[in-house]
Amino acid sequence: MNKVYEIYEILLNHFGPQGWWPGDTPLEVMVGAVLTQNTNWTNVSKAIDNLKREDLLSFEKLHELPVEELAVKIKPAGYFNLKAKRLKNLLDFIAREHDGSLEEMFGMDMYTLREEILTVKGIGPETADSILLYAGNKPVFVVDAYTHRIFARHNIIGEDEGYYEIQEYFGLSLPEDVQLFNEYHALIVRLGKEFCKKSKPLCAQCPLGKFDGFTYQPLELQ
DNA sequence: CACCAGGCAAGTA
DNA sequence: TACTTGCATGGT
Repeated sequence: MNKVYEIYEILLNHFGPQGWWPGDTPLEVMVGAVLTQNTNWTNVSKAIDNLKREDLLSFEKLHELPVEELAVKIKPAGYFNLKAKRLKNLLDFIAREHDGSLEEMFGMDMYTLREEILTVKGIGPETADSILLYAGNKPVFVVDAYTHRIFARHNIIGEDEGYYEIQEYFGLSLPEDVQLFNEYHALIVRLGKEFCKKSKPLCAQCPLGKFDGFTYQPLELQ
């Protein structure tokens, strides 16, 4: 009946728990959420290691660090000038509106906080939701490019569905559970990386083949 | 060599 | 409103 939940069970059974989000503190998770925009996690990890090695991964240290110096530290994550500004915008916002306290910030109502975070330049829907879910333990479903691609290819959602439409669909299909949302998004990314790449889908070996026998055909081959 | 990775904002028509 | 482009490193 509920395809969304059935697929979750298949993925969890196939891959096992993914242990997201890698990061020891909410601050580290939040930093990672910005750095991983359009970027492979292995590169983000190098950038975060740089910050850790120099003991810069605290709110005060990061907030005080000039944006030009921050850019140098996060270079391996790519888009480093852009991301340094975005991180700075976010840190300035938290210092200004929440006295530099993530704990205080995450004590807010989830929907109000989401609206606030989205006003920060450089924080879009996916980054905001990743921060809320993985750093703040709030029950928001994170939609990403894989979610869109996988579920559109299985004709569960439309190819032209937007972020909020997809998010609403998942919200209506699943119990509001932080751990479930956490695990499901991580499983979708795992599935996407291994079996549902843009131009190289591996449908024959995909665990969702057991779900509906679906095999994706690129449009030009149909 | 080409292509892509856990996006977003600004510019164009 | 609906595309397109800049941002940039590193893995496959």
